[in-house]
Amino acid sequence: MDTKEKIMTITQTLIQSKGFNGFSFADIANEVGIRKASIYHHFPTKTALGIALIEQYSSGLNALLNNIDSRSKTADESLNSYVDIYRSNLNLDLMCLGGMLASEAQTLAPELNTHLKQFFDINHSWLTSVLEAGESNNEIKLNTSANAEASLFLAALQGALLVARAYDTQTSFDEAASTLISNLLRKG
Amino acid sequence: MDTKEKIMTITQTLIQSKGFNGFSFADIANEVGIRKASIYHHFPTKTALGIALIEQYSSGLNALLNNIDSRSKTADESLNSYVDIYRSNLNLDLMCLGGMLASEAQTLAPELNTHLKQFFDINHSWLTSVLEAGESNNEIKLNTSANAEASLFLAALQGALLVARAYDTQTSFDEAASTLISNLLRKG
DNA sequence: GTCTATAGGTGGATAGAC
DNA sequence: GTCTATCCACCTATAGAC
Repeated sequence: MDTKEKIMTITQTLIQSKGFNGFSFADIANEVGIRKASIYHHFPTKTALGIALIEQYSSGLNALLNNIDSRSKTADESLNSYVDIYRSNLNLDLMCLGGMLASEAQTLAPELNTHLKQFFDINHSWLTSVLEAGESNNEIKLNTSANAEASLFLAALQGALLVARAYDTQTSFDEAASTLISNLLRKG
Repeated sequence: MDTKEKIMTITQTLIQSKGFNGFSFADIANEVGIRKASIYHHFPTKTALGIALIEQYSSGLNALLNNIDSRSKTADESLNSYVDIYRSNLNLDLMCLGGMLASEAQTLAPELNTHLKQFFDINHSWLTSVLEAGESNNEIKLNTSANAEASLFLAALQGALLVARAYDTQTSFDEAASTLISNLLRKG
């Protein structure tokens, strides 16, 4: 892994744990093992680094979602795999990168917010199509619309990661996630 | 309103819009119309100011919830009134104070986190009892448990405020909130 | 590509006059 | 209770040597 990748990896963890306004280039430098000034060779500003990260994060998400699509046979499987993406953050005591940046949106550069919106659109449109497919199958019962249930699904998981930070346990995340899925699946 | 109250009001808005790490005493001073140093007469540290605010916020929430309890005849009414608390933040482009601080939890003083946990406990236990009462009435259908559905309800609304920051509209919040309630109410 | 050094500004916090 | 003045640590970012 070259220096640029190291900087991105470390910074992503810093943002997901402390927020964009909660870390400095000194933190990155310490963990990468270089000096602050060297970071500017790879990224001209802190904002540019943030943008590179949310772009990479969105690309990674697209890859994960495509993988789920090719692997899963049912909406149940797809939704559970989607929940697992959040759970892998929870296991590392991290927020979603998008969720953390969203909380700080009013302090971020406009260009970062544009990428942030795109990140949430990826999540929302994927969830919508999974829910629509599940409804066609009679696998899923939608009380409102696929769009609205997708908004709930996204909000609930982002919120579950958020609330989990106030507690020591994963209980409330697990409760929220399993109820969320249980409310969608058409019962026997 | 005396100076101390002004400081608290302004600071609460600053935290709910920009986060605890997204504003400084200079911002408070500018908006209150005093000098930075004067703030220290009322609050010894930034952390102490944050603690005073989350305590006041929790007290205010308790008052709101008691009011809902005395006014509402159905779980449907209670849950919609609870959603309205979040919606009044949304209308001002604000996060919940607790939600915003939760996102920054790993950068906050331990004492602040203790109060934060208490804030979420107030929300969760009130929701649990409303859901239990609604289930006894046959007004509500719980797919998992009252505790788990309360975790989902809380996470979903916190997350809906979070995600709303990435968008210009209130659509996704409204969709999430109405689906959340619709999934609980026993149909016809 | 990384370094030292530093600019120029802001952070939270304090001392002491009024 | 508010002020001026200040401390010192830290911030993002730049200049220029190696």
